[in-house]
Amino acid sequence: MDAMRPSPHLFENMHMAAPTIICSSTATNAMVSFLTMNAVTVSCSNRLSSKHSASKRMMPGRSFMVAILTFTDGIQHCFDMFVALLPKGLYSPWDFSIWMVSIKNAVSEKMVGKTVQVRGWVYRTRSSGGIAFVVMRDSTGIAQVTVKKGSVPDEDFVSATDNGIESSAIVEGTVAEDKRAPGGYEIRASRFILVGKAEPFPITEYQSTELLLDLRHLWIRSREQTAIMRIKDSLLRGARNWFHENDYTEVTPPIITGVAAEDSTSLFQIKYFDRIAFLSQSAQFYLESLIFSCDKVWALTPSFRAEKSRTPRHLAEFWHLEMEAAWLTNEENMQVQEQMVTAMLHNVADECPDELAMFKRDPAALKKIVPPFDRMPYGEAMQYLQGKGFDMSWGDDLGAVEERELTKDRTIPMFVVNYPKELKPFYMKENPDDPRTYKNSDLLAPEGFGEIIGGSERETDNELILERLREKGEPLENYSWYLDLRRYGSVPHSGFGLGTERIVTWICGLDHIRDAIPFPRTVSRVFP
RNA sequence: GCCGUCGUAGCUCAGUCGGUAGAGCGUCCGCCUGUUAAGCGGAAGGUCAACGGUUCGAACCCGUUCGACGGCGCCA
Repeated sequence: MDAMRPSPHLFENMHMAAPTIICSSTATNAMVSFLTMNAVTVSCSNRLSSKHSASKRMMPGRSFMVAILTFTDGIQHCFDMFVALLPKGLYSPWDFSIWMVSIKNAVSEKMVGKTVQVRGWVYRTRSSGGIAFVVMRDSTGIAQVTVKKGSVPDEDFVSATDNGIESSAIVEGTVAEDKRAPGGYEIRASRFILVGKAEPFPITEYQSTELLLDLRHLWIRSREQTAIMRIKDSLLRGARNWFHENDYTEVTPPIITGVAAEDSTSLFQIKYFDRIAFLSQSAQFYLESLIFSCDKVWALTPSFRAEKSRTPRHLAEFWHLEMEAAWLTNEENMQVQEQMVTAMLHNVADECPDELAMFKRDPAALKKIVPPFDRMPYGEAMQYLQGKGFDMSWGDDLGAVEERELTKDRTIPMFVVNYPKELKPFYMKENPDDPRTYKNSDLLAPEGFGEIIGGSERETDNELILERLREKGEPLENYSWYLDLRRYGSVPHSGFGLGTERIVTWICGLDHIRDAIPFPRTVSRVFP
């Protein structure tokens, strides 16, 4: 059984207590219970190690990838029991005689000369009679696996040469430094076990937008799409952490609703039992209700817009990050926005330098984005654009072209504040310094990108709200509960909504917002 | 809602003046023990988006429909 015991010096630079057992598996409830009962500490050895505490990821039923299990005592006994708990049929005894590592960890200096096992998918295959070069990928990276005839069982050599792109496989081999290998390291295989042989993969090196959208469920395996998802994950964690640290309560507003938050935007209608309801286009009204108990709230929910938009900035379904707080002025609202956005950007700069590099985005440059952001009144923006030759006057909206002009030479986001009332929805608070305008702001991302946040102080005077609703011909009964909020202990309050996919699109420099979400919903796309 | 572009092999595309279908990649078969989007030899693979019209003859010209993509507006 000594062969099954990992050599203790392998992870010596990872500050792990010896003895350790390394395995890769999917955690089952039984396994997690076992680990807990035996006071086993668990750490992840892949890229998650520095960013996530293993305890958070080891909740019952959650999966984990590569774990280092440090048993407090009785290692062999624990190991045997642990193996007995593993899902049947997935593991053969030799699975545990070598080091199961992520591909990124496998092809590295510290593993040279070590025998490793990696699991992943075939990225590319080249074979030449007696030798095959199989580039494998997993969630952490890619590595060339060299498979020589005679160095592996015959059936393994067949597997290495006769598979398709995206076949899944388990590879065992020795890590070697080799200048001829992409990246400088390769795995010289002693086993190559095909787990799931892939049919000819429909995505080849020539790809059209249309094909990639039709095969979205397969295209999201690409390295670029994977990096985008990681960046989105990191940006959202940055926001969530910021809200938590600043005493905001995360709340869960409804998705099905009976009222339009912004009259101008069309809603998706759904059949709701024996009547009609709508998919929410904003949680704002519900968040406004919740500030009376929670004071400062935020939510991340899908929002739906039935506009037949055909632009690189719009989705029919997007993830809306919204915040609302009592006693908050619009100036304070903007301070929240610039601090939260900064937290998002700094978090992704810390967590995702490799992913950002794929999009030529410099983490150090993101770190230079700090509050305060410029605040430019609408009137001033108008004058600036007129000076640039734009033929427009007071009351004209800032469209994509105008926002591009305002931000193209900037590296830090900017606010445009106090828009004319006719351009914005009824619930905003009148600006006492210029009653033609509201106390509102749009946050424009730099580099010509444009709007990522819209926010405002909210109107608290029901008479003014009713007047505006009547002007727009809105059925007042839809707003009865919203008006109630002003009847029982109304307070000044403000909030905003951020388009999650918009900030991802900006940070990654994407051509189109649909790549900022795994399964984009647009006017022409609901499949896959 | 408005403006524009495009539908030819599994994929990316070419197809001249209207004369009956081409390439590369992929796939399949064979060769090759250091490939880097490997290479070499061979093979299979098409209702030219659909429908209608003009013509002796249509992938090509005309019309309609469908689908997709690009831009504007709406917004986040």
